Amino acid sequence: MPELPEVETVARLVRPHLEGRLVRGAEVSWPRSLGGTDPEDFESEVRGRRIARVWRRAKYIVMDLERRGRATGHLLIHLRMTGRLHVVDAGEEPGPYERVRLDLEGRRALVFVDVRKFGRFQHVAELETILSRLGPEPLSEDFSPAWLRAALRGRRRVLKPLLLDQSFLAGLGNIYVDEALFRSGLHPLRRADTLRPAAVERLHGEIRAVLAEAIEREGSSFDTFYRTPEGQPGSYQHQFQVYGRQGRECRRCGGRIRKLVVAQRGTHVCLRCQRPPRGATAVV
DNA sequence: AGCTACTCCTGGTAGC
DNA sequence: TGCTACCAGGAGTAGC
Repeated sequence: MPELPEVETVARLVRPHLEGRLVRGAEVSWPRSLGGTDPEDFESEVRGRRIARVWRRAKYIVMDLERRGRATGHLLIHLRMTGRLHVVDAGEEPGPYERVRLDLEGRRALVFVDVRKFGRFQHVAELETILSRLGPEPLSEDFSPAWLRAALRGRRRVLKPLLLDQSFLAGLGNIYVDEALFRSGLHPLRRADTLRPAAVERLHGEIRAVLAEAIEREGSSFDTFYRTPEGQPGSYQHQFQVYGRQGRECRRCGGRIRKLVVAQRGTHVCLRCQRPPRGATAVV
């Protein structure tokens, strides 16, 4: 599912096709994708605007809009489970799952495709309301070992749901949390305030490493959903140590990868490499 | 504070 | 083969 590395890949690949382009109009085939804005209002907010800059914050793709060189709001796109962005020729017929289309100058179009309709393609006047709720970017300097040590101190929460909480740390999802915890040798049910400094250091490093490696491979594509805007799959799924590998051998110790449920999420662990805390149960 | 449950959705698949 | 039931899950929200 699109997490930070996939969203980063999408932003990088659509950027050169979008920055500097004028939006001529919009077609909305699934209004709820707009996140509550009336389609007519949406169109009047984007028509005649230029896409000045395309960037990423957490799992959001942000497009800054301008009119006559002055800032006039933003597109805020969240792919959730199955959202995709494509830049296509204006003449291309909409597929069955197309939800929003922006007509661009130069007979091009930006298309938002989303099978399960969880994604959002919103116009917002102000980014702060939404982005200020997010924790630090894991690949930025704000996310330092010292920050993580302080953030975990006194936290009684269980590690996995804490790392999935976007207001704690922004950008991780189910896959990369499982991978980072495995690489850190930490069980997902460990309580945050039980980690020794060395374990915090390791967790910090592995979160960064797994994200950086996944970006390098243009994200993970293990089903038909996530594709780059060029239609190519990413290749990080081949590097998975635990995610989706239940029943198979741990690449590190040869033990069997188990699947548990933690915080209502499928959770993949090697119980030899990730010692369960006392009282941990729920092995499926 | 921090947990669970529920909601939004639909394609794929397990089970019969 | 053809049907149904269930599963995947990011994030917001409600309720305890």
